[in-house]
Amino acid sequence: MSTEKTVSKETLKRARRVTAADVAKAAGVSRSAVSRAFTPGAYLDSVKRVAILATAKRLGYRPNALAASLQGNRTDLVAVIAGDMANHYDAAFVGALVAELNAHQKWPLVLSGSDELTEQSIRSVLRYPLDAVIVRGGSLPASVFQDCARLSIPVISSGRVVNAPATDCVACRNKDGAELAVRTLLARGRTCFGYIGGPASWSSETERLAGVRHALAEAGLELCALTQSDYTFDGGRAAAEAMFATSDIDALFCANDAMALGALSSARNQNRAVPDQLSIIGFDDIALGAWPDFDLTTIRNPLDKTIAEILRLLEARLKDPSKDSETVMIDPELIARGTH
Amino acid sequence: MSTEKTVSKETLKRARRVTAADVAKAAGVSRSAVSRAFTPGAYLDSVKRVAILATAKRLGYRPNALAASLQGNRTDLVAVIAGDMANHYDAAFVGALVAELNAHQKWPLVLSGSDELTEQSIRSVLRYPLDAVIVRGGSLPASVFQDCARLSIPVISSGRVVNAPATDCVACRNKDGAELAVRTLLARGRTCFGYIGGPASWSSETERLAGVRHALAEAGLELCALTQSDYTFDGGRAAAEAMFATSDIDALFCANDAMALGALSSARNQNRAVPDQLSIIGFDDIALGAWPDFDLTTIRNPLDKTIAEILRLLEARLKDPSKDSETVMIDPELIARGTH
DNA sequence: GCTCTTTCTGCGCACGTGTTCACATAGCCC
DNA sequence: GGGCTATGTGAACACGTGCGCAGAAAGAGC
Repeated sequence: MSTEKTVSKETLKRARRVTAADVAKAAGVSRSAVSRAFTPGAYLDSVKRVAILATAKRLGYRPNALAASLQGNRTDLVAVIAGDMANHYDAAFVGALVAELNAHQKWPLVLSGSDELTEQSIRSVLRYPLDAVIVRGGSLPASVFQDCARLSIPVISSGRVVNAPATDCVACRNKDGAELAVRTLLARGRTCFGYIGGPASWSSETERLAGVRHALAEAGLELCALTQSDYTFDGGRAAAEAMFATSDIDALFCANDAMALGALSSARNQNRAVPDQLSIIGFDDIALGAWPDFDLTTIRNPLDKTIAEILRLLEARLKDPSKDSETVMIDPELIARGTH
Repeated sequence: MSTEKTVSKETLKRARRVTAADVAKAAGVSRSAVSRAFTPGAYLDSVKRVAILATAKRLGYRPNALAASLQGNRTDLVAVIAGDMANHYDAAFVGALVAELNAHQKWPLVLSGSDELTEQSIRSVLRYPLDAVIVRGGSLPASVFQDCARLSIPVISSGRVVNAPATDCVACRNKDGAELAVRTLLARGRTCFGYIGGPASWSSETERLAGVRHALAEAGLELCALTQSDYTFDGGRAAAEAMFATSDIDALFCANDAMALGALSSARNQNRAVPDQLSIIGFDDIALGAWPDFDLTTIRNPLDKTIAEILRLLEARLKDPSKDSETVMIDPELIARGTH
């Protein structure tokens, strides 16, 4: 009984890693010397250092980053709470962010999946001593931010402004972007506006809708049609189809590109001429929209700038963990193509 | 009194994590008791356990997973070497894999970026005691697999069969898939075949090309046109354009969907009727291909099955680290839509 | 010769955790 | 009461690393 228990436990354990002590024994030096060999600038006879490094290479030794971090060093681990990776913009965002973090020698622990699952995952991942947590949009419960604060793990929120200690934010001026889209359509002479939004729980959604309403009100107009969908191509297509059936809009603004492409698909399917009869503008500027088959006019949510700011904020926060929280707003831009 | 002073000094100097010792002091118990409170099944007075857990929650304590792993426990960290996340299939793959790993309480350290950068990143990440490394396609140097073996970190290779110790593989029968595509087109009565492949360094590429050649040879045919491109929409579009200019093909097979969609775009642009005049078949089955605007016939590279196998292999390997290497081949399927 | 600086080296601590070990307390049966 | 089991408890250790400390060796200047 007890032997069985021991055996199963042993197989559960990892195979043992080569340690500095192993290298020291093999090279006939002290363990300290091995440690020094891997520490630039440490006092160590150059001949000895070369010999130790050679032995280390032969044995396949690498300093255990986790053990090193125990002493208070950085772990260089960063949790990335991804949004919905099925969404093209979020996928591109995470891909670019991961590449950029790698370039900065930071290692992203990526979390994805359904909302409840992700929240549970976050709790688990917080057991690791992370250098920071980067959150992408979404609607995370405030308790998560509290937990991070209590563990003194800095948070960088992207796509949503959060007021919490040691929490920096990068967000797009969603209201401005929506107004830009509406004004572009107004200048085109459009008068009957439709809007397909996303889930109302997202803060970006309320901002974009507010921008739409504000710009229209300035022109003495109101929305002709309003639907709430799910940020997907299919959702946008279905929403547009329903909208076309009930109201005769000549301008359609969608809260993201995927829905705009769905709407464009629906319009073509119903032989509504775009842009002659109907203008469509999306939001985000995903790569797909630039394909000649779509040539979608859109409001760019600048991905590169956002990620550059995230990394700047990350470096600044790591340099001075007690610095004041900072919020950076990113200006959207009109990308004029063929659908408006 | 003096302890308070020390604590505040330390928090000023560096944000320190709450430890089990802190909780023990606050709850008036030994550190061992705190540890036991978080260990299911350990002998501990139930009243005491509740009190300790309450104190822990109040202080925001979580056991440090890294310190725990130092004793030989699993880290639950898994490196994921992503391919090119700009590629829709790879992006979907990584997204689904991450979600599935999360559901299994494994935390993926994702690496992405250019090949050289990624290789350098791998070396850095190997300093962490990983439970496993999952590699997605690509052409990684053999030395990386050696390094993993020497660190006794199991490897799971997806999209490419690698012969190395403690390395399991999941791969698509690329040759079968290509033959399936060609035979489908032959059955359609096509005779002049074009093929747009990917980078020749990828093993999947040589397999797919071999399948194309083999199926054509069986029918007494040879390729009419052959180009090598870069797996992107733009690359496929340009390659198709050049191909259309030089040869009069009536069937086009592309090594992935993105290039097939580019080719479809080019065909439409040149008023080549698809599928009446020209058949196009892609490979992968990305979500995009199912959009009614494309309705692309393709060879599915089953993503769900592949990921399910990866997780099965991962669990099996962790259960028995010394088990024999295993290679699982996945059968591709024809997804017949409107372009063939 | 002596002192001072520079370079080099090994010992030992600290990091935060899970677990073992020895010991203590209580409850029970003869 | 004596012997036993079941349960509860704190001290001590091991994990692998970086670094501080003290001491040794080697020059350099007088």
